[in-house]
Amino acid sequence: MSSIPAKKSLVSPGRKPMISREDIIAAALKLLGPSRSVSTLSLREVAREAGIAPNSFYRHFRDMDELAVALIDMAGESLRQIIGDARQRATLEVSVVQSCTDAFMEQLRADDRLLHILLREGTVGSDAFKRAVERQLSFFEEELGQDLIRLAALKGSGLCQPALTAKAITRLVFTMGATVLDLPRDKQDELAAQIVKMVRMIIAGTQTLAAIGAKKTD
Amino acid sequence: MSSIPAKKSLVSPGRKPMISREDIIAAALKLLGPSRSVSTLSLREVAREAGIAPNSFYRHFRDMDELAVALIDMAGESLRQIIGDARQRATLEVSVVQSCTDAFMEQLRADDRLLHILLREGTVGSDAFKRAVERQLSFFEEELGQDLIRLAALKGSGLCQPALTAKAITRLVFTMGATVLDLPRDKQDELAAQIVKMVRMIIAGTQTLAAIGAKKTD
DNA sequence: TGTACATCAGTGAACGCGCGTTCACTGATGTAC
DNA sequence: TGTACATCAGTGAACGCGCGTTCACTGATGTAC
Repeated sequence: MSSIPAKKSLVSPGRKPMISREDIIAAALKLLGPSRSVSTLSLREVAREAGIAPNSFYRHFRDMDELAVALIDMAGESLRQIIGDARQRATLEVSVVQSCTDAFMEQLRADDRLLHILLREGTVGSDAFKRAVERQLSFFEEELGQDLIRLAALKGSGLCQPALTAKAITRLVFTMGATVLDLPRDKQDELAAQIVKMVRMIIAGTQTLAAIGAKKTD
Repeated sequence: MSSIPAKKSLVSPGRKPMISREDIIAAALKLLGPSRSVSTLSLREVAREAGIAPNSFYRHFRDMDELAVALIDMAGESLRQIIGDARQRATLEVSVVQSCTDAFMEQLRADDRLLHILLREGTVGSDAFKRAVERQLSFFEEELGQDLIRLAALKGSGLCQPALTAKAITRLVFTMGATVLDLPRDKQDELAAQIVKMVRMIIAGTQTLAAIGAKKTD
């Protein structure tokens, strides 16, 4: 788990064994929670949690922004992995969308700290910060768009502007997800159910609009 | 405009004339912008902008949280007013939804600082902070839900779960609106158009699902 | 195998800064007699 | 109308704090000869 090599653990007292970027990232993650967002973390706080002197932080990251972007990228990759797995598990009975939404909700309930980052930090922080979140979100939209196209081809249902539909679904799910985090456990399920319904609504909408569009061009 | 009574302006030098809550709110608004959110403002900063000593702030607000909540409430009321006006202007030709969306977009483009607050601060800040934003959003959902019901009755179109539909539209428009703020002028129109289409998609979806539901209960 | 040396991740101390908050104050305003 | 007094929004100075960042350092590790 820890990346501290055991063979090097004999160091002079008062001196920490070598610490890696990953250890600092782990420390930052430990500090995050429902009431702490990445943008409120201080360098000293993270260093303290990691068990290093504040200035040692600079050996691994230029500044907190760089750490934050690293966290955001990790969070995006992690969630894409999870959603990707869910996509694979989708069958003809269980739609891709349903499967992915379920996976997302499950992760949400698991209180995954990486997920918190993606959900919360989209609108605050430095420009680099916002851009990193936007980038991850656009990856999701891209992949979801492909799913929708495949899905429509498979079912023979229409599809109006897959990219736009994917964007609407992604953004809506992420905002709603963010509000779930603040809710007490017992209300989370309720909101999760709402999110699923909202996604269905959007998909029904894109199909209907596609049908109308097709009729008009007849 | 200013609430400083002119008749009382003769005060001893080095002493500010009486200042009101509104003056402090105005100072806070002045400091906000695309890269400054309410939650990053400091008490001293606001006091400086208002031209008072830091400790004078306490004569008007318990702390920054109280100011923030006041700002959020103002922002919500202001936008509801604007949307309410748009609702009145809606005709049979221009739908309520179109009219309201247009009004929202116009306000967005006008770079209204109160609107910034509502769009940005939903996911960060103290609990009181988040609760205040949630409350304002729920007001919108409520009113929009009523609109949707009236609209459906008027047009005879179906409507599946008006409250849920209103929530989806509100949340989606607000998140998308938040991303608009960071965009350069020339890309804002594009995104604004996307938002309108997304709303149409949701409305089409709720109508379709209502139709399906009605068919099933036949 | 031993020695000299470069590298580099760690260190403690210190810096100046802006912050929220407190204190005892002051003096203009409004009220009671 | 004048005087005494309470009120209260303003004040400057000071506090202790955590912050980001810098500095010159140290000593373990790996490499060259």
